[in-house]
Amino acid sequence: MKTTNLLIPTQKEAPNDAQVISHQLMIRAGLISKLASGLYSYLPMGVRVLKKVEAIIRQEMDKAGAQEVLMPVSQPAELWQASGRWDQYGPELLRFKDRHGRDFCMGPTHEEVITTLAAQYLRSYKQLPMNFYQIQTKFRDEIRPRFGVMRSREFIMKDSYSFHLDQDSLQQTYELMHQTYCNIFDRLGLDYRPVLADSGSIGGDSSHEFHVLADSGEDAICFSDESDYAANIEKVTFSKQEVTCQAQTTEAQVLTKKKTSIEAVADFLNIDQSECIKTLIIKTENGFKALALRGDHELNEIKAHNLFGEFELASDDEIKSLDLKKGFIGIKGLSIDLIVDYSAAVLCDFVCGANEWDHHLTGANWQDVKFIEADLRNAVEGDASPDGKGKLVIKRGIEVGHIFQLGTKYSEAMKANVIGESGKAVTTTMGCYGIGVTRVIAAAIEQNYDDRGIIFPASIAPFQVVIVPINYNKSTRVKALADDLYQQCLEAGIEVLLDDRKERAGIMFADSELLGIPHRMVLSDTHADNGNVEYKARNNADKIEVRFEEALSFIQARVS
RNA sequence: CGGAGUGUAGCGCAGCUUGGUAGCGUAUCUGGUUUGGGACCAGGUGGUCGAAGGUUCAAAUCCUUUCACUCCGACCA
Repeated sequence: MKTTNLLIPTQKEAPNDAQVISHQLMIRAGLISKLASGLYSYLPMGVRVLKKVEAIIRQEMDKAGAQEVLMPVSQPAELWQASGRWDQYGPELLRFKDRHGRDFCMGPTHEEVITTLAAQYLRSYKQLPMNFYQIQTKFRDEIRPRFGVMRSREFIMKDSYSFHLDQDSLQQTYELMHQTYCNIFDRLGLDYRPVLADSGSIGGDSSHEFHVLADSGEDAICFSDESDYAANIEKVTFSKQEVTCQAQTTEAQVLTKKKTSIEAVADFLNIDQSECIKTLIIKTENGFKALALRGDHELNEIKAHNLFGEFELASDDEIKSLDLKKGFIGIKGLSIDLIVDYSAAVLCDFVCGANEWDHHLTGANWQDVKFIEADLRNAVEGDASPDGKGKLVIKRGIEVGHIFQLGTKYSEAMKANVIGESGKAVTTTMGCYGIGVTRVIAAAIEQNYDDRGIIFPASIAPFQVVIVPINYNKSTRVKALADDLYQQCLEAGIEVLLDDRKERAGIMFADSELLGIPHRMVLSDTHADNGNVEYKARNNADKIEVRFEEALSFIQARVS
């Protein structure tokens, strides 16, 4: 294609609401354009990248025996009511009524629809297993869209759903999808890791996330430094520990005026935060509970949710009503249940609130305190790996893929049964597998850029080669050579962009680099004098002169 | 949802305190000079200053309301 036929609105400056590098570069390179918060249009260059990513996903999914379908974006409420998610889902689910007043929603995912299809058409166990996928726009009304297409409200996702007669069959497909995802992310040229994950609101048992490693990632992932253990921080579990210390000091109440945070108390008493115990009060369906954690640890809300069901932190008024003093809540003399994190339960001679205004206890110990132990906290760097090998290292990741074993949650709700070998109806067992297509693009850019712009992995670049002729509109010789090379590339099936604009060299160079096209051929009168063309790779500063006659084969060798 | 901030030309911003007919850079258009790393000169196009209401002889500027966008937070008791 020729540049003058394309809309490539490159910009020198990024809009100042673009925080992360991928967002800035996608705007500056003219890949996307913002319509409203969390809604983006894909411009021609962006669409080319999108299509590349989709093509790789399609090829690998097809290879794995999955079949492509396409389901509606808008879905009737009845389906969601049947699965129970109409009420379960919060405001993230965009709901609306049609002209007859019937309830609909914009699909944030398609379990209900695909399971309805399965219920309609899957009759016999002989048809199983089957794996359906689609590449489709999803809508999630995010609390806070940000980072461009990384967390947008409308986005494109490849989602697939498999149906099985039994768990063994599901396990096989799950493993096949795991491998397929690795193949896809390998081909996309990304540095990624599969990690153990929580299955979240979709429900189900076994689950892995695929994370692209990047400092701007929104998730924390934990790795063992000695084994191949890898898990989302939410999913790292700890077990009960042995008490190894002995109480040595005597308990004392000290004045800690206005020191209401762990940090302030630790500073004030000149001790480490890990020597403190903090007490949180939560409100559950079964009343208020007190949770005790080590000062330097954080509550893991998913673990708490699993233990207590729906809960929220108690409000100031609720704390007051329990006769507790916010900022000075301790573990002694509580009138409500106390649940203590495993790692807090093994502390000796610690500091905690005194349950009196402006006072904390020092040298406190657990004797005489009634409590239950549980795993309540998030992992921190340096924790022992749960598999017993090595210590945990924490890195940031962008979640680009997620695979789940759903079990029968949806197939039961939507009555997706088949007749089994015995002639009786069997509820199918399901798996589900997603890839954030648009997020993959942002993640790829987060991992591949320099101060001049994007450095696209070859597999997803909008073009493989850009031809930059200098003085295309003045030098008939340069024009003839450029057109010739362009034709040769086209005939050879190479995706080539000819920059035929009447621009100065600097602008064309800058734009081609901003766009991240992997290979560049420069044609100029000076090179033509020697019968040469200049080649430069986007990811390498060296320029190479190539004989014009050999230019095509030179490029072919590099793009293949 | 809570807190903070910002809305002025496609993009980046100034002007607002102290009201007086709207500006800079960049982009864009025309002409010319340039031509291997975002050129230079000259001329031009483009904004109901987010919206509504109010105060005033006069509002981008002051007041009220509202909308949008962005950031931080929504475990540290």
